Amino acid sequence: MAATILVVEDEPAIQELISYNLKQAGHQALKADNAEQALNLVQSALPDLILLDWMLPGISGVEFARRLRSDKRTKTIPIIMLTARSEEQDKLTGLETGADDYITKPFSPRELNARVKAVLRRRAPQMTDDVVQVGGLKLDPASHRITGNGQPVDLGPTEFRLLHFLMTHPERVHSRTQLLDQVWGDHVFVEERTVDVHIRRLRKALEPTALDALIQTVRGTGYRLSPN
Amino acid sequence: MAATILVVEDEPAIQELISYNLKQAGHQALKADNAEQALNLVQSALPDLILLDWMLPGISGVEFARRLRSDKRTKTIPIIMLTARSEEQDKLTGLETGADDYITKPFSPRELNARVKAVLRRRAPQMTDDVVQVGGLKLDPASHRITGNGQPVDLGPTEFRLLHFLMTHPERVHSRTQLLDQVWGDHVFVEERTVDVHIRRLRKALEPTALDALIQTVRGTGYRLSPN
DNA sequence: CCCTCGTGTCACGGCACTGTAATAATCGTT
DNA sequence: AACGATTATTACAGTGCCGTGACACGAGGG
Repeated sequence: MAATILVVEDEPAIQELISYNLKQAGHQALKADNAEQALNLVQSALPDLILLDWMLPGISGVEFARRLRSDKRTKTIPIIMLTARSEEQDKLTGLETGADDYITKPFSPRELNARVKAVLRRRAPQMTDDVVQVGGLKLDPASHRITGNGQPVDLGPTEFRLLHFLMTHPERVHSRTQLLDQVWGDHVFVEERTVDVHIRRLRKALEPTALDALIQTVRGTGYRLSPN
Repeated sequence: MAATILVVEDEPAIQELISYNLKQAGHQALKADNAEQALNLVQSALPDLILLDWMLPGISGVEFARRLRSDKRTKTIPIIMLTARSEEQDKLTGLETGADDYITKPFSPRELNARVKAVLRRRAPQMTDDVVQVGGLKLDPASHRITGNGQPVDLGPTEFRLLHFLMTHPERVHSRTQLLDQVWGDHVFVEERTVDVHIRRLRKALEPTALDALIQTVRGTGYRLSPN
């Protein structure tokens, strides 16, 4: 868990309710009353997920979602739409604009949490605290522990996040740029070559368990984690 | 267990039944016939949990819940709603106001106790009076006593709560923010680094028993309690 | 009134971590 | 085999995080 979630909702009571529940679930909640305010927030820091009311004063939720989807920087952010029951027929339209899921009001905190978790699991598995296991490697985000073939492995913060991301997206080549975006964050200015160094450090830390072979170099493209 | 529970219910028979059962289960029961009376009680002493009838004369249960949620001092108190079967369709609305759980009348004492226990455990496991034991450490909330490998350990109030929380959530990294929310309360404004100092004091107090090793630092993330 | 205890904040210092550059090694291509 | 391009590896200096001791403040109690 522990994702940053932006709540865009004009009704204060519901907004408060939602952020309260998110906080209880261990997330950090950003709040916005309307689309303009939300856009500003998104400028400065990208949230991991956006809860978006369908009906908003000024720019509507749909329109806001469309804009997010058209901007390269924000197009991959998962969106959950909030809609009133009476607008149920608009569900399809909502999903068409690229929402990942929708919730109809009134909803229970349990449902909210379940859907948030589900979407995060699908779109940003490295944000959840599910235990990940690949090959002989096991990583537990909650306890922040890693074992390779049963032996404990210890990593610095960056290597930890890097490995976590790779393990949640295995069998897939990631360019250095992608890794920088996903592991370092999108507002960071860092040389691409730096990724090499951290890959190196990660491999070195895994050497004692012979699991460094999981991290493969794809020349001209990037890196991949694979049990083969 | 041994929580202080406020029962807000206008029907005397049901109120009596509930408080009797709560007392049987070892809790202390406060009684209120209506929301106004309940608000007064809450002013003087915060209960650990509130059982709230949906239908109340005067201020309704929903409205009362909303007020509790809007006040900083009371927003974290768990609420269980009581509703008649016929009001079942309002469940969602009930949960929307931030209730933690829901019981439909008529209910069995067993169900009541189970839900109360579940909510208390979910919301604040460190609120219960169960003796906690991790590694060679034993903490007894009821007698407010701690022993490390048999030897008594004494702590200040804050260190006690901190240790209690850590022991009830072991094998898990907690950020300074999470610890502040959980141990200090989310209405307090305190520097994050203050957590370090209390961790230090806690470690120092545990040193004589060599159990200070249980409290581990996870650089860049927070602290963890673990028997390893 | 003073003393003690508990608490929160600060400042200093050490050290782990990070990013970069320089150099060595490797790969693919001709 | 040789060359350019790409990646591996190492070293190093700067940075930021954390541990630690000191201190001020306030609440209670003697």
